[in-house]
Amino acid sequence: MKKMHTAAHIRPSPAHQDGRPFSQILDMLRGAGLRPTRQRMALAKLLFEGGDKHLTAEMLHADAQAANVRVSLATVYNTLHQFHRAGLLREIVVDSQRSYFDTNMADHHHFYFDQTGELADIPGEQVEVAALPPAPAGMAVARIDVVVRVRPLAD
Amino acid sequence: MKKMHTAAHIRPSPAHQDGRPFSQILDMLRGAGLRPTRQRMALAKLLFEGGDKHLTAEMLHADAQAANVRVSLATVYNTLHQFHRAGLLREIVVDSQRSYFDTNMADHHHFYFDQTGELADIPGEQVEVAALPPAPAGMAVARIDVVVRVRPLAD
DNA sequence: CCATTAATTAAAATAATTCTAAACTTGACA
DNA sequence: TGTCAAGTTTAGAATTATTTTAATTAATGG
Repeated sequence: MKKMHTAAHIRPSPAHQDGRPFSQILDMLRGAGLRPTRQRMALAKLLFEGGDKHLTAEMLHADAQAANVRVSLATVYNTLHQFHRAGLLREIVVDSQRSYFDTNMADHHHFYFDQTGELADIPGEQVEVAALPPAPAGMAVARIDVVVRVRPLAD
Repeated sequence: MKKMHTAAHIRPSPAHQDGRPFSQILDMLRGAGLRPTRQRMALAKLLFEGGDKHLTAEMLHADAQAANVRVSLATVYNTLHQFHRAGLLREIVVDSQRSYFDTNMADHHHFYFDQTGELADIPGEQVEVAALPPAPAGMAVARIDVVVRVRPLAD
């Protein structure tokens, strides 16, 4: 029987970025019960060092190539899903045909720029969803997603 | 005998379903500037006669087959997109990999059942989004989507 | 170091959707 | 009514994002 780790939410903080560059990412992976392999370490660093990001698998793969990290696209997909399951990433659905992963796990919502396909965070406290109906019988609310679709002003 | 309606958003109402079954769908297509072809008429009837529906292209194609309407999947896709562009349908993105079209154009939001992939309407007045931040500079809010993801209660 | 088990990968497979180009309808009008 | 141009439909090929397969490689515990 395999030990099930639940999400530990160890996440690197910018404050330590140059102090011990590896240990935080390492702890994060260990906390999630994932072996700290070369590719997972590298992808985690690309994802979590630096500010919040909204990335697709293809985008992360491109980032990896650009950083001279040789990792297959299949591994990028695997890793994104594992991190998601471990509670380190949130998946955002705004575009059928493309999955975005958000490194910002705080309570927040999104602006979506239809023409460019880009996403921008809206801090949780800037949106208030008042007056929700009760969840259907036997169901629990897992999450509420608010997507504000914007486009350039017509002139 | 010609009925020249100019209103763009003529939609059949259940009250007339058996009275003049064709004329409303016909007016709707004419109003949208689409030729009332056999396949568009049939698909429009499947979509708009009867209550509000949430359908994927595959689902509508299956409905058509079941109703003995011979129409290709490509035409179902074309038609759904044309109806969407004409403002007769709304597209809902809740599942990357699958596009839903909603025949309910009234202001409303959705429950999404993760396990089954089903959608349920939440009437507009039952959700209130208070306190939105201003749209980014040069942008206008096109739409606000609220998706309440629910799953069976854990026990 | 060894064995076990997990992770990585290239390549093939899948699924949803879009494109292509040919064949057909439709609407207008002579 | 017959003709024609423009709009539609379609089968099938192409595309895109993602998943699976099966074989190889790497990590961990002892």
